[in-house]
Amino acid sequence: MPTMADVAKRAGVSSITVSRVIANSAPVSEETRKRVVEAIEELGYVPNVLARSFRSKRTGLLALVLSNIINPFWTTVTRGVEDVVREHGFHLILCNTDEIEGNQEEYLNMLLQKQVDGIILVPAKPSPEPIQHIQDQGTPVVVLDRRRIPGVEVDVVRGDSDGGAYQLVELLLSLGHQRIAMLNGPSTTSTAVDRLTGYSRALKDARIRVNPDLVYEGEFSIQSGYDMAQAALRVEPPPTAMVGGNNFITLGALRGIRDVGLHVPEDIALVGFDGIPDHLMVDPFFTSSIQPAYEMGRRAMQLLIARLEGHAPAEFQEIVLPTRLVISKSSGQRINSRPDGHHSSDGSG
Amino acid sequence: MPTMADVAKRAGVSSITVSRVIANSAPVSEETRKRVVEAIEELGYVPNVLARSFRSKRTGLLALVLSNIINPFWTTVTRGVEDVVREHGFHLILCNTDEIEGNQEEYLNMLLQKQVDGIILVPAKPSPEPIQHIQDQGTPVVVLDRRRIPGVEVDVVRGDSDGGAYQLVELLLSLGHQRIAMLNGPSTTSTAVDRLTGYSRALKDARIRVNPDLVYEGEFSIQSGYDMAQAALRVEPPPTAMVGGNNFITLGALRGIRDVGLHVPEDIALVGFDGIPDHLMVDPFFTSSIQPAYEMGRRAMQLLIARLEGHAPAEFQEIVLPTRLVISKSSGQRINSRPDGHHSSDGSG
DNA sequence: TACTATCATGTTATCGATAACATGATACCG
DNA sequence: CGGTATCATGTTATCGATAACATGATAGTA
Repeated sequence: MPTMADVAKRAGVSSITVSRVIANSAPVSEETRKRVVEAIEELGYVPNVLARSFRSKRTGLLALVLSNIINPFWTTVTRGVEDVVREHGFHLILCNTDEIEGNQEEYLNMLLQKQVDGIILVPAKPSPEPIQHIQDQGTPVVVLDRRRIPGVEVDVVRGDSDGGAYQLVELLLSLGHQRIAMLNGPSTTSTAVDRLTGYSRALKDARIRVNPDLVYEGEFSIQSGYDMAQAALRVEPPPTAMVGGNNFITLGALRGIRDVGLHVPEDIALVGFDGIPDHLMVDPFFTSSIQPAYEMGRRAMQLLIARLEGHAPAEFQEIVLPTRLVISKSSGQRINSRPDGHHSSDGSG
Repeated sequence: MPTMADVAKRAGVSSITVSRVIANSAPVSEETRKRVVEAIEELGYVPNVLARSFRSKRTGLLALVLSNIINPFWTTVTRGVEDVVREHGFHLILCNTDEIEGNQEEYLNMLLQKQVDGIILVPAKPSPEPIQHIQDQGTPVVVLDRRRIPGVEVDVVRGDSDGGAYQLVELLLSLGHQRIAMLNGPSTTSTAVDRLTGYSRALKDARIRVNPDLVYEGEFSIQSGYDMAQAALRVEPPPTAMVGGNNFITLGALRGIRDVGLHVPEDIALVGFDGIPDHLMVDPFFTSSIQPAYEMGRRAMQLLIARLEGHAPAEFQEIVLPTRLVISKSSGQRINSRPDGHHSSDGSG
């Protein structure tokens, strides 16, 4: 394996000149550049990235720390992140925390040790420490899918959970539902908090009191959705509609409902967030508020790279992308609990 | 940031002794070890991984090069890979080639430059060059999901595509189908070749001639599945059943069939490979031959790590994991094209 | 007892690039 | 025309660890 010194000797220049040609880090005369390039090609020289990283303290590695790639929402986000990473010649390290703080900490430590150039973090919990820990090392972070924590200066890219929830509940109200259960994720995630806020706001705007018996807090998992749905059905009188706090909760809720012999949407309406990507569905079924997953991934990574290359705005950004209401079967038709009719909302897709 | 030299000074030993304590690369007395560990903790010393990698030529990075993470089959494989990576304290770099040779080459070059410790490769094409290129650098490779190419010595982990296809066709035959179309992926992938082999073998065993008009070759994509299905339906007389070469082809075929006004399974039976993971499905629908995706990922990464740590068997392995036949709606009931009855196969799940 | 194996530790060189600083030459400017 | 800015290039030190080799001490063995 030839080294830079070999190239330098062959081109009749010093190593640093070769370095400058390769990294384009200082002006080099056209004549010299040509000789160096030739020498590189003749020798088949390949730079030693490790040596370079070691000396320059830049690794060309970026990391995406998220909950679980198995969820197609995150899969799509990942692909968006990856495409931008690639466009800029970086590499991506992928980490699944399963939303467990210990895993997250372990991963972050490993990533910082590896001296990754930047991190996109979907925080497991809303504590400032992990973010500050990263920033203390001088590593740029972008928080994805979670609201900014007060007192933490950081870039954020997220979907409009509040607005999305509002739209979903508004739709259910327009279909005549009044007893609407909320099967939510952990209140330690801002997404769950925002979705509850949107839910409550929509009810209040319709002058309906939020019934605490119909608000559940669980995990963002199929099992949890299943359990919460069945618990909600035991309330007297039971809800006529449910909102799942994410796609897995909604999927679990559907099973929970079916397992007690009820049907969606005939017996109960069910809506949620992010659903299952169209291309994976046999038939469109879920009425959902869809976050632009691919775009979220792209935007987050674009922001991160802009930050670490120094051409991002000085102030930290909070980019909130709108959700898209997609109406399908699971929300069902208008029911008769309210005599006067509203128009049903119009959703694309 | 304290360095090893700082720790050494504080513990009253030499740097190399500190290195030995950390890497456990040579015996150190209990007494010395304790002093070193204390010094490390007092100083909050964190090893510089870049310096270590640079000197030792080991990066702790492994790579997974696959076609497209968006496909839930690959998502699940990835999670299996990732879990093993993590258990061993390595990191994973993820690369999507979209099955384009140029992308693959670009990625492999970057990975080799980065001096990853090992690569799991789902080859875009069955050419020996990329694999040999990797091996020439002394980097271990495991080929995933593709058969070994003659003349290339490499570890392989794959599913039993041939057997899976045989089972699917056998099932269709037992349901009375005789005109069975095969909507396959590119014949440059061994998975497609093996699936065609299994398909042909099952037909031959039933003394049915393979009709070339019913065998299609396309891409492993939804669009391609759509197109092939519609082409197959234009054949006179049309097939009564179709086999999709992978999950995306099958999904596309379903749409292609529906868009000409036909129904699955009433008008035509449809089976395929890998389907959509249960947890993403509203209702079980596809009859599929399911490869153990998570397990394939795990096994491949276990083999890779065993190889690079030197405790893998000397001979290159070819691990072939069985598929699981899952019978659901899309294959339909017995039809009447054959008077004599066989029993329908029994499938789990 | 002499000799080899293993242990515990140290010294020195080195991996291959880039940072920091230096130098001479040319161009620009008031 | 002297002085500063920019260009083009070089010299040297250094990043922080580990490889390679060396050394003395102890233990086991023929």
